[in-house]
Amino acid sequence: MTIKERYRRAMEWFQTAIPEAETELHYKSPFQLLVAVILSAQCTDKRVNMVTPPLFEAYPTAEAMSTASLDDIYSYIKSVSYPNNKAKSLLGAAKMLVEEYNGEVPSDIDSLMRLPGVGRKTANVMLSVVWNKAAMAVDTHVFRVSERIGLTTGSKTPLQTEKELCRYIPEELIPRAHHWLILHGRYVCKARRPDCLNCGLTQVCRYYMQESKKG
DNA sequence: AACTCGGGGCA
DNA sequence: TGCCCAGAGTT
Repeated sequence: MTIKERYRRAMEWFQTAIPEAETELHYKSPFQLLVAVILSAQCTDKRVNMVTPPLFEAYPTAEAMSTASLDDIYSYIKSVSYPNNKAKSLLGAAKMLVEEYNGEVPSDIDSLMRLPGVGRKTANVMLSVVWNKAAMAVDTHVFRVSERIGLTTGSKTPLQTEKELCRYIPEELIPRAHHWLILHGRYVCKARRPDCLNCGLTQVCRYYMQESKKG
């Protein structure tokens, strides 16, 4: 099966199979999404969802957060923060937003990646979710699913995966494909014990083929 | 590009 | 208990 055929089948699935589920789309502002995504790194969504309501009540905007003290921010996110780093990232990002971007979240990748706590993945999430741009944020879900169903072939780094996916997926479908890959990876094509019975892509899936052989 | 970081989830 | 995780930051 050619790579284009694999993509064609995946695209068909993308159109029909978005599951009903909580997504990053449930955010009140770009700033609050940014904070949530920064906190999400190395941490489960559940725990992030525990701390964000009180955090956003205290600091609903970049401006509000930028004037807070490190300790105050830290007190809100203790349970999802490693010693010292995330409160610093949040405060630093809030300050940079206020000082350099008029309190708004910028919409280009270079500006986003200058923010503390924001790497390539987080920056691409913002571009994709907030501005619907043709950005592919490669996290482990996207990486794993793409490898299994053959959209990538042995990509070694997230950046290589990102480039390969963007090469074959039509620009206007990239935000949807991104959304789909993440949800599919989270709820169906899980790292351990994936729900292959609920997946429409078993015909193109290397993982499924392997498991089938095992019996 | 490879390494570090470090609490949580899971076997 | 020990292994792996998921990203950002560092070298």
